[in-house]
Amino acid sequence: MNDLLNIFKTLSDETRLRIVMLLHHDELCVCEMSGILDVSQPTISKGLSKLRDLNLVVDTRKEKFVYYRLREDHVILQNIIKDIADHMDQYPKLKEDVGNISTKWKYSNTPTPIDANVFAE
Amino acid sequence: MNDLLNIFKTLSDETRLRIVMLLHHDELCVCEMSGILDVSQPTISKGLSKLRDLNLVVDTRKEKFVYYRLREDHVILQNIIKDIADHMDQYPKLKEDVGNISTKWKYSNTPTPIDANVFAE
DNA sequence: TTATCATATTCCCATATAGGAATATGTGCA
DNA sequence: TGCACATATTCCTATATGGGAATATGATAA
Repeated sequence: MNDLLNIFKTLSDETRLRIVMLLHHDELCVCEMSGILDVSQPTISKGLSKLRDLNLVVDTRKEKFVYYRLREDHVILQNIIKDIADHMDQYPKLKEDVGNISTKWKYSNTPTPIDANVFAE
Repeated sequence: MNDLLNIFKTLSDETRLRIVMLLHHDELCVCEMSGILDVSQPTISKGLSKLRDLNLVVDTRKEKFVYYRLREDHVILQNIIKDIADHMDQYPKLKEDVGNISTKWKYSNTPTPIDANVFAE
């Protein structure tokens, strides 16, 4: 039952929930997530670290960047994520986050450094 | 997004998760849940109180007993619960809890007081 | 090798929270 | 009215945890 409880505990934190929903749409590196969510790098990194400990994400280094993606072998988590995605209209912030993936970052091939986030206001 | 986070926070506590999974199968009163889960009455009551605050359960008084049941109007919660129920084999404790509903209590019509739980060993 | 950048980690603190023990509230019955 | 029982609440404490600031680690490029 602990894996279940851990999944819920993970998703009960706003930052981690937002990370998970981002990763549901794209493989992303730390600096991208930090920029998209407008959350500090250590906070993102710690969130991912917890997700990794629970085997919910996998990371791959590509050059200077470490890309994270969701593992797809936990049925219940997958279903939960899909449920949320299916009801995204109820969660504007999550929806906006996903929108910001392309708006802010995907026009270029390389991740944009955190402190070059000229879009923040 | 807060309702989502609250749902996950609720389910990340073992006692509350067990309560929710019990209520998925039956309408039950506090003393029954206390006996079935072998968890103290205040702990059950506090768990239910939190569930009520979040509008996840409804209570009805019948004589001396207050019966709780799950509300069925939160789609995502419903789906999550159904997912867990569909994978109950992975969660022996939750399965056992549900089994104990009938084994311990349902042979009689009236709830059995907490301290009359002669089945505990 | 050194500078730079991306990421991870550590330290610290404020805050949240679960549950035990005791007690209060509420209900029905004698 | 008073007792017995079911439930709710309060008080308390131990514990967990999220995030900021600073720093360490690791990789790349010049």
